[in-house]
Order: sequence, then C-alpha cells, then structure tokens
Amino acid sequence: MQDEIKNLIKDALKNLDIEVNDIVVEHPEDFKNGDYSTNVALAIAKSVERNPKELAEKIVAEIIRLNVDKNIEKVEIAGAGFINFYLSRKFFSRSVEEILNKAENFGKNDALKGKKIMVEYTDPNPFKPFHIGHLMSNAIGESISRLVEFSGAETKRANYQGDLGLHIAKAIYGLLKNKILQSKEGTHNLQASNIGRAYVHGAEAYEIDEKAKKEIDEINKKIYARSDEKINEIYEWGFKVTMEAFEDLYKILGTKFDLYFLESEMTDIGRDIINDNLGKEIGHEYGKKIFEESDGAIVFKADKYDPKLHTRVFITSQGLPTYETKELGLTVEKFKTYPDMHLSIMITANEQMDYMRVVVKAISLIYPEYGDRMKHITHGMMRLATGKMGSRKGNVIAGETLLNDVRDSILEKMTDRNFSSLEQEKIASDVGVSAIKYSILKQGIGGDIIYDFEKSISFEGDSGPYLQYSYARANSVLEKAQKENILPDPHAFPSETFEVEKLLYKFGEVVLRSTSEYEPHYIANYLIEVARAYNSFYGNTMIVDKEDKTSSYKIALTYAFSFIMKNGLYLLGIEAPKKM
RNA sequence: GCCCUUGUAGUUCAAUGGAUAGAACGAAGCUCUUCUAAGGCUUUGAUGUAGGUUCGAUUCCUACCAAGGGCACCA
Repeated sequence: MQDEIKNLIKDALKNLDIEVNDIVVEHPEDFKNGDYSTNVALAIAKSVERNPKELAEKIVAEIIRLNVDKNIEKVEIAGAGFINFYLSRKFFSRSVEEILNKAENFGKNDALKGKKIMVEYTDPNPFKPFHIGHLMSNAIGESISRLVEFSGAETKRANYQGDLGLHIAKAIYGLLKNKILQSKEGTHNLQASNIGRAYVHGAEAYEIDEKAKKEIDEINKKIYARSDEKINEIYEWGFKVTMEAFEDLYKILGTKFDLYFLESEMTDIGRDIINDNLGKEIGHEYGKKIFEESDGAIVFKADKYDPKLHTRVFITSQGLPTYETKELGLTVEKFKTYPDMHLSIMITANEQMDYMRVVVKAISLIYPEYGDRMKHITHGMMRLATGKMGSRKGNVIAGETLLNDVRDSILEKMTDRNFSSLEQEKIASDVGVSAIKYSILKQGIGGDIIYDFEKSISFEGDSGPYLQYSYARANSVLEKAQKENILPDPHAFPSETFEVEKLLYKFGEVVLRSTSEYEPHYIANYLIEVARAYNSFYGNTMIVDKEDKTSSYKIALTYAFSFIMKNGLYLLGIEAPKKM
C-alpha cells in the first residue's frame, strides 16, 4: 500500500514536471490526519521556489485525477502542507480478509530468506546462579531469533558457557566449607541453588579473606590440572546439576538451544590462532603484527588501527589465555560449526561493548571474510534502586525465585476462575513468563532496566498479561460465536471503520522495522496499541449478536485481531493461552 | 584524562527530521440483570542547559552539566 501511494505521488509529480527521488510516506500519529501522509510538498517547496501549500494543492489535484484504485477514499491537505491519504472502508475489510487467509503466516517476510544466522545469548555459567540478567539476555535473544526467522532466515540458537575459571573454584570452595550444600538429595534444581549459594559464599570470602583467596586459587589450579580426585568429583556433579537446572528454566522460558559452546574447548583453538598471527605481516598498508609481546604478555594493540579502540591482553605473562583468546576461538568455531553462516549475532551486556569491539577488530584483520558477518548487540543492566547487581556481590535476584514469586501471585488472582489444577499451573507459568519478558522487551534494549518487584508482578495496563488477557478474551468471544453459529465474514462490513482495523494491517511493517533494527520493543508497543484498540472496540460494541447483520464482520475482525496478537506475542517469546 | 551509552510528566518507558510530544503506574470520578472488570470511559502532568543546521529538532551537529559503563594480564 505504501508503495502504491509512493508511485501515485511520483506520477503526479512527473505530470507537474518535478523530479524527486526520495518520497517519504508515513503513518501519521493521529488517525485524524489520515492513514498515510507525505511531506513532499514541504520538502520540495524551496527547491522549486513555490509556496508549499499551493504546491500541495496542485499535487493533490493531480493525484485525484490519477487515482483509479478504490483503496484511497480521500486525499486532503493539512497543516503547513502535508498531504494526507484516507484509506477506504473496503481496504480495511480486505486487509481483515488477508489476515484471515494468512493466519499464523501474516506478517512474515522474505527480507532474510536463505540467510543463515546464529544467535548467541543467555550464556549462564555453570556453578553460578542464573539471575535476572540472564533472563534479560534470554528474552532479548529469543525474540531476536524469532524475528529473523519470521523474516525467512534459518537460525541456530547458541549458548556459550564458562565451564572453567575462578568462579568455579569459588563455588567449589564454598561447597568444601559447607558440606550440607553438597547434598545429592532433592531435585537438581534444589542442588543447583545450593551450589549457587556456595558460589556466593566463596566469592565473598575471596574478596575479604586472604587465606580463602589463596585456597581458592589453589583449587582453581587443581581444576585445570584435574589433579584432585575429590574436586573432580564435585566438579562433575556440579556441572551436570547446574546445567540440568538451566535446561528446566529454558523450557519454562520457551527457548531451545541448538548449540552449546564450552569455554574450555575454545582455549586451544584461540591459542593456535594467536600463534599463527604472532608477528605476521598483515597487508602493506599496515605492515605490522596483529599480536605482539609486551611486558611478557601477548597483546593486541587495537589502538594502532582505530584510535577509539584500546590494547587488550590475549595471553597473560603467566602464559594463560584470557577471555579474549577464547572469544577468538569461539568465533572461528561458530563459523566452522555452521557453514556458510551469513551473520553471527552475539548478545551481551553493554559493559562488554568496548572489549568486544577490540576482539572483532582482531578477527576482521585475521579473517576479513568474518569481520562484517559479526554483529554484537548489547543490552542494559538490570538495576536495583541500590545500584548494580552482580552475582559476585550476591545481591542478585535468582531467575527461578522471580519466576516462582510471579507465578504465585498469578495463582492467587486465578482463584475465581474454573480451571483444572494442571491447566491452572500451565497458565500461571505462561502468564508469569509473559510479565517478566514483557517488562524487559517493552523498552529499547540499550538502556538499563530499573527493576521493581511490585511492578514486575503487576498485570495491569502496559504489561504482558494485559496482552494475553486481550487475546484470551477475543477467544472467548469466538467461542461464543461458534456456539451461536455465526460465521466470520469479512465482506459484511458496516459503514463505520473501527480503530483496531486501522492498526491490524500495519503488523508486517512493524515486524520489518523490529527486525532490521534488532529492537523487539517496536512489536511490544504495537501490540499494546492494538490490544487497547480491540478492548475499546469490545467495550463499545456487542460483537456476537444475532440481530446485528454486521456481527459476522465483527467476528472476522476478532479473528484477525487474535491472529495478530498470537503472532506478535510469539515474536516476543510469549505464549498465548486461549483462556486465563 | 580518553572512549562508549543515556538524560522526556511525580515514577517507569514511547515517539522512522514533521502536525496538538504518546502510554502505563500513581491520584480523582464513572462503569459488570452484555461475549473474561487482569477490562472500558472521563480528568490531571514532561523534552538537562546554551548555541547551531533546517520551512520545521525530543530526534542531526558543537559545547557544557548530570548518571552509568569501559580503558593491560578478571569475565
């Protein structure tokens, strides 16, 4: 439709002997100003030395003369010289029909057809608690994965986990000091949360207790060397249990990973890459090494290539590879695991932005073919009123605790509905996940999120449960329509156009924008707008009504709404229960 | 010091260079003998400061102020 209007304007301008290559056609914020609008008259008024309003009048006259299609009902001039297009009643009913035909496929596009994309996200570390920061990464990553799939891409979801390192030594220290936490009784979730507690204890001791620090460093060496029978045993148990507990969470959250990369397996690959590129000439314009020795360490001086980057250590003076080296190995491994990958997306917190830029620079110097196929998306932090949350400090909210608390308060709210206990549990879990995910995805991903427990369990207004509620309500209407034997008919429209219709057909545009900017919040904001319009329609109109000849149209509209809501929620990674 | 983010109602967030800057929470009132009241309908309030570019700036540029993050052997 947008192209149709653009062409119409182009033709009109051509008849007026005006050449414009860039015509902007957009949706005005207010429906009062039409369904589409253009500012061409304002934009070109100066270059053709004419009054914008007069020019607009000429263009409109030309458009009206040219418009043979019945999709546009009215063209008007408003404000300083905007040209507003009002779509016809028929256009909206046709778009309802199209949504019914395409159903769960409505909104899909081919923008990324044939592309292979890997998305790495969540990345919790074994032996450490899964906290709400991981929930954030998971919500964003899952949504972006679904968005690119919706645009036709083939995707692999990847999880990268630190199975070696000081954090594990800290956890094992905690476990050794407190044998109760080593209990193999109970579910793996319970055992995993014990290990999380042990980690917090160990991390604290490492900071404040000199003796503990020494012990932990000692344990760390033993883990690497695999020299201590007892530690190996704890390691294997702890690794298994915490990874299993993560799987349970992924299931609840609606994520299924295709690939798991472990940090320990990247070390040698990364080290080999560094050895291969130590002192290597890289093209005539630089003629310098990529990696070089400095103070006994092996570093990459990225600032030589870009003043905004900085130097980073890849191999310490002790000969140990740093995270940077492993990231190098991981990147190569990813491209090897998923041949012909077009794009490797990594999702992490903002704090890793500058560091990742350096690593990406190194990779693009060594492998120019990979450089522009990497995309680092960073998100803000979950923040408490008191300040930064860090699993090292222990002032974190565990993902599981949050999910449970939210679910409980939903169950309380559900007592007046008649559900079997199994149904009730499933719905409460889906609604809980929705409340949390929505509160993360409703805003741009770059900014921090101020975490407010009260708000995260509120289900009113601007929330995931509000969207689900609207969907469930629409389904209830449809059920009633079925009982009364009224079939949907997109042709039996009334003269009046409802606001919700003016929003539904825009879904595809929103998906495109959301995908190209990697910003799920456009979807979230759009869904709220649509839900509000539908709820308002619901409040003002009797939809299922045998006496009303347009009832079958209103039912068709309700179907269309429910498809949009379901597809939109899917893109946010949120389930759409039929009842709640 | 240098680099990167971010400054919008009391609060938490929106706004592809456009029209009267949108929601939600909070507060006040109305609304279930109609399909789910987790709903609907009213009322109330904001662009950090100073310049610049533009017909037009919350958006782009510059400076300043404020918050957060990063800047060599942690991840």
